[in-house]
Amino acid sequence: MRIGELAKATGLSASRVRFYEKHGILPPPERRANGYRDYPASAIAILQFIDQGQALGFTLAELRAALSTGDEQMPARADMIDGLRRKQAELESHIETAIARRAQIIELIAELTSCEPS
Amino acid sequence: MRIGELAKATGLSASRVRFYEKHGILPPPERRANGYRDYPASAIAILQFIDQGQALGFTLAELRAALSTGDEQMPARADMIDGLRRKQAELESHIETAIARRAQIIELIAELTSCEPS
DNA sequence: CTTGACCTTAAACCTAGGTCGAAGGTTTAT
DNA sequence: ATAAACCTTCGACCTAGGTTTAAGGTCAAG
Repeated sequence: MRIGELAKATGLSASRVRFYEKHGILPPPERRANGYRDYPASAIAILQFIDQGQALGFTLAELRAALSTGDEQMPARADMIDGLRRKQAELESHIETAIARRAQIIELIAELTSCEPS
Repeated sequence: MRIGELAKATGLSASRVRFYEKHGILPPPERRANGYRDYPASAIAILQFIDQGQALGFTLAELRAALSTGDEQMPARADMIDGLRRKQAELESHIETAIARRAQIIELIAELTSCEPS
């Protein structure tokens, strides 16, 4: 599978795929005689994992760590669970902060709309 | 008031204050004979407004717009309210997304901790 | 009179997560 | 045979919101 096909299969851009490889997140694939990258089908799953991880708020550094500590193909379970718990805690506080901000904004709107309507 | 005093009074760094001025968010102050910036006391309130705005999730571009449309000193009320409503809507969807992510993470943790505990 | 704390500027650097372009090689279709 | 659509690398660029550094001017105290 060439990089363009992989890109289409995952919905990522080819440059993103190269970027992940350059930064040690996606393992470098075999090369064809002409120098083209030749991906195994499993690359799709890895990229989907990365993309989902990003959507869940993991940084690329975290994803690299998760993917590199795996014995074979899958990231080590214990490390994943640790990472997930940390992320959960982060999200909890993030949500709280956002809710507090919303309350502040609502309050500000109320102040501005109620008093001294010039 | 020199920039260092203003920085101390607001808790911001002097470089941040210069940065805001350079980017058209904080109006440039008078200069003393020696070239030092000389701030009026009102600069404190403006910087606090900016800092709070940042904490509420406004970008500097939004804050610049809000501060520049003001007739005299205070940002125009209508623009502020519009901005606040947009921010509120953004925050609502942001909070929803974060909550959905948390649910996904919790589910993932459950999957990983329950099945095939190698 | 000199030391140290303060101020000035412009430009370079930083993180994160990429995108874009140049310059060139390859493959496929017509 | 030639054009379109791939692929390669490398380095520059982008956003956002700043910090750091270099090179220098100023001010108050001892």
